[in-house]
Amino acid sequence: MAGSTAPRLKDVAQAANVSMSAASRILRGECDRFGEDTCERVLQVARELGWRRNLLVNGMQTGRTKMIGVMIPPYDSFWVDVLAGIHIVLAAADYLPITVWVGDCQEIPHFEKGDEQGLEQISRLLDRRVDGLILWPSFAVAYYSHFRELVEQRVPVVVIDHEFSEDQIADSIETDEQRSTKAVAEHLISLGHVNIACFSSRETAWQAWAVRRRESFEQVIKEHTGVEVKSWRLNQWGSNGVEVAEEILNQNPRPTAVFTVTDHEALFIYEAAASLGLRIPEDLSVVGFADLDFAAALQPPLTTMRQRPKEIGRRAAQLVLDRLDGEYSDSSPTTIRVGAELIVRGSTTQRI
Amino acid sequence: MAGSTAPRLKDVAQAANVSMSAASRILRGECDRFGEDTCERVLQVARELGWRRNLLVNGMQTGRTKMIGVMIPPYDSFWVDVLAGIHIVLAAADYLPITVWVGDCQEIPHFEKGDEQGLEQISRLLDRRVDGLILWPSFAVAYYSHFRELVEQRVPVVVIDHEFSEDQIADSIETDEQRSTKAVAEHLISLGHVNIACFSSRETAWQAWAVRRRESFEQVIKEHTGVEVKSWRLNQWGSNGVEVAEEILNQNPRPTAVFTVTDHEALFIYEAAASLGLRIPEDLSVVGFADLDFAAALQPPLTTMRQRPKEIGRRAAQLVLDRLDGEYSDSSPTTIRVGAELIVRGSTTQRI
DNA sequence: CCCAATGTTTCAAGTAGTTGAGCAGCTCAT
DNA sequence: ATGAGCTGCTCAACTACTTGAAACATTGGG
Repeated sequence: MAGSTAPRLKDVAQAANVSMSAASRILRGECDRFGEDTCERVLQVARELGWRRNLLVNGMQTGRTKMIGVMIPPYDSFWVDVLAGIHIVLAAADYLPITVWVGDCQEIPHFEKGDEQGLEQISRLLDRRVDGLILWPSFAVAYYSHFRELVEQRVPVVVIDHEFSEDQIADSIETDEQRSTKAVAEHLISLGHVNIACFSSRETAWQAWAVRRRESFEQVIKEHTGVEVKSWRLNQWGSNGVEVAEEILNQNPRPTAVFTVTDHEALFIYEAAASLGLRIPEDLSVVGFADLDFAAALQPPLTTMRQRPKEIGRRAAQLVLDRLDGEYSDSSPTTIRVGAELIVRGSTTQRI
Repeated sequence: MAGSTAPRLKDVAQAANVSMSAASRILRGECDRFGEDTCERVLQVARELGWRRNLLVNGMQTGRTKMIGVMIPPYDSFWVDVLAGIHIVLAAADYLPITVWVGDCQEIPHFEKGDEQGLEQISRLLDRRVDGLILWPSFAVAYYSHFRELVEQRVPVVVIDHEFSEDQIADSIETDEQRSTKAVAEHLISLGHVNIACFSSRETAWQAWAVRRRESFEQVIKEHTGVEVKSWRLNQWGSNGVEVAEEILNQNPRPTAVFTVTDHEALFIYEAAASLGLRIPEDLSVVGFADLDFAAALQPPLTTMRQRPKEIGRRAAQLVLDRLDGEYSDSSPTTIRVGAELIVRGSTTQRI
């Protein structure tokens, strides 16, 4: 038995005493065109030999590999959930997602380390002729020029969290930043806060969502008279979280509420507050964004906007599938905005 | 331009005025067999047309797709790190990992839901002719019988965290449970604890590691006179975490230390302790296992065994690659045991 | 001027399967 | 008797590319 390779259709056909075309047709389900005994025989033999369809060949012939490339690092629970949504929808359609990312996904700066590496990863996907791509902005921006090639070759591309401002050439899906930040702002204002800080992420070119989120928040706040916002952000490498948090909390007068553009930055605020002896929420209200897995377990539990990562993933996958089905193959790129929900927990309270 | 498909080798060959075989050879690097101008011309044309190698065809011809199937859910930071290790090693070897899992990876019972679904996922991988498989026990047990088929077809299989007790037919890689639990036990004993509880996971058929970890811990404790262990475990669905934790803490006499087989169970102990008004570590020492991402952020920070998930992933991937290279193609299956390190944090202290 | 040696390029047969067209052989109505 | 229509099956061309062997062209030596 040693070294036997996978059984081929030829083997099945020979063993069942039919032509390859007959075997092929029967195994693909065209049973009614053949005699009942022939069908039975072929199916039986195929089962015995352990034959299985070869999607490589199918892919070569039809130009459809039933594989979708996904460039998303499982960086935190948000992205893991996005991946879960993608997997569920694609699996149901007999498609296979292939996930790649650059470098070490746990260290943020790494996955922007070199567009070259990212391009290499994309190439590894395209070399295997994936039918479509789902990308996270980190990569999307750098490969903007390559999108044209993909679009021309009718490889659908869906980008998560990064609407192209210029001429949009790929579908995009993102959290509804306007409505979300409005909910955060109104929550804080209703609690009586008038001196609010906004703690943004690094806002690199890859983080268009962070810019949109901060700007949108500032915008909403400015529409309310008597309320002030001041914004901070991480440095380029995201390495000075606690320092920025301490700087925010050392302002005079100290803001009574902080909105952080993700739950990650909220952790820095918690740490800085603890080291400065400030109590949350008595001295300081904190609102995060994302509702990551650790948000509810913090002391106090973090008030945050719950995004819908699984839905984002599901809709991204569905969008790719629809484009492949030619559903609206010629309609121009769309942007889908997914809602979010304010989860009020113990980290926000009335300004005292 | 609309609808143009990916450029084929034929297109390149025609445009460069050479045969397909010439183009093929030049593009695969056999430049020296051809005239310098011809080489230049072919490479130039290929670049202009945007030609890229077609690994589908390569896979068909050589029987090697350079894809490795991975059946691991990104359930928590441990598994995400395992995946990261796998990705890094495989990417470096120009292999592509394809990750699949069953159902909704965030809800534990789900990914044991139906061996049928798991088999379907494996099939989706084998249909695409992956060169090897890396599996997590959850799936491995159910497909034990199918392993033979794979072994016979020389598809290397590496299993993580589940050594087959019977006749071992697949390579296996796991955390060194004996040495790890010994370190935990000695830590607690050195702190003077003599009444220790062990909080295990569900110990279903898929969780051989949990059984080994608990038994190993009990064993080490029993070698010390004057020290007692009693063990608990979650119910079949893992839904009664806090209840079990409260039961443990309501014992009379109450254990002064609890070892939980993963950090997840430690969360239940924290919650139960808070609701019973017990202070950690003054009233109760807690040791977890895994050093998941939230462990250090808990209040107090959790003492835990830091596993080396990235190394586990790396070695699993390397093992598959070595088997494919025929390194020790005929040597019998091995079991690799990876060490772990005790990280002492604030959740353990001297028994008072 | 012819043969050999070398350099450059092509032929053709694979890889594993799919699919439109077509061909036997049979029944049945005309 | 014969053509139509049917069932049951096969032929051959096609997918994109690789590769061992062979062919063509050029140059140098005898």
